[in-house]
Amino acid sequence: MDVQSVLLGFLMKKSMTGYDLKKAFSISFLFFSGLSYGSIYPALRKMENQGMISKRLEIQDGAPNRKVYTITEAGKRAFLDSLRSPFAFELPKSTFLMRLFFFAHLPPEERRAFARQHLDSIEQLRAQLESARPEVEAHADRFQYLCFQFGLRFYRDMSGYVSELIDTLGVEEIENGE
Amino acid sequence: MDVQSVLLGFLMKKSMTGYDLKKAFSISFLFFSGLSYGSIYPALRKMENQGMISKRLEIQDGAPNRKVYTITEAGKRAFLDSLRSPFAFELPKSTFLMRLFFFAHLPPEERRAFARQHLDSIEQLRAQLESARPEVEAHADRFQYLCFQFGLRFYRDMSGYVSELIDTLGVEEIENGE
DNA sequence: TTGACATATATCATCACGATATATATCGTC
DNA sequence: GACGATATATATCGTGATGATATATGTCAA
Repeated sequence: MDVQSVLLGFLMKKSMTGYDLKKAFSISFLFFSGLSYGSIYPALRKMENQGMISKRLEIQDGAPNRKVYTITEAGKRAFLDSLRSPFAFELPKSTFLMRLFFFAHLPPEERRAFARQHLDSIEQLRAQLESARPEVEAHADRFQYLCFQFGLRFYRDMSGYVSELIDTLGVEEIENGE
Repeated sequence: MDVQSVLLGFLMKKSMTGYDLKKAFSISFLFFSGLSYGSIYPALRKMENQGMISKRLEIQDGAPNRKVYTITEAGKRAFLDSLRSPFAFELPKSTFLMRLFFFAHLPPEERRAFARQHLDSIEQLRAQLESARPEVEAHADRFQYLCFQFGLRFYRDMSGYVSELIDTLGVEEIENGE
């Protein structure tokens, strides 16, 4: 599932502009990483050249003209193919774990401060995600709702890991008489 | 924590070649995403130009010559700075969730097949990680061991999520009389 | 002896990201 | 009414990560 397939997936439902696609993605995957215009517009141009989508120019008064993209039959086939393409589990990457890996180079109080800061950002994102629940319940199909629940659980568990880490860091300092 | 900082982190412990660094990273972060030569060699060249590391050529008989990199005082300062630099939580990205998001376009049996396949790859990675425990226990400091435990928990929880998803998919099919 | 695997370096095309630029409209507020 | 923030909408640019590939040689087992 690359950028192209995701865009096609949204276009399966309705025709949209690049701007609309960015918004749709941000709302649907607010708990996961975003999609920038630097990826969207080049992908749209490429897919148009490949005949997967067609463009309709909507002249607007005052506001910038809209370029509304519609998925073609070839695009639909490409989307379904990519949805069925062999699936490789992707190893996640975590900047926090990279820092933890080198924690020995930091004094104890800085270690704890970092862990607390990390917990704060997780909790903040979790609250943000939780507050989006009504909108998700209103618009998502049952699989999209499952995605949302995945996200919530992920943040809940991450929060748990880091809380325990903070406890561990505290105990080690007491043991060392700090 | 970008590629440069991670490489500096490993070089804090001992001098190494690009090849050694790739191996060290793969072993330490076997549960998280890798680092390719296409990132390592350009980063080493750049850091050498910036005076963060110094190079020593070791002529070898037969085998390719080794370029052994050693961290400089400037490099140590840069590493500690980056370890303390403001920390932004990075949103993870999951190809599996992207597929799940569009599951409505697939027939039920393909949905289940994908979920099972995903569970298999997670379990496989988990087993692989578990089998590395002795080596980790032998070589890692306590923070690096915490990283390892983070990894194990992550895979354990992921496995739980996907197992439940498979159950959910099964129940829905029974409800629909499939 | 043949093929797989380990050592070791390096580059290349592709492409995602984040920042920035350019315009206009709207909406609240001081 | 002026001002600033936010929304609509397109697009490009530099930086840099990824994965594949190229190039050599040595070793070890089938």
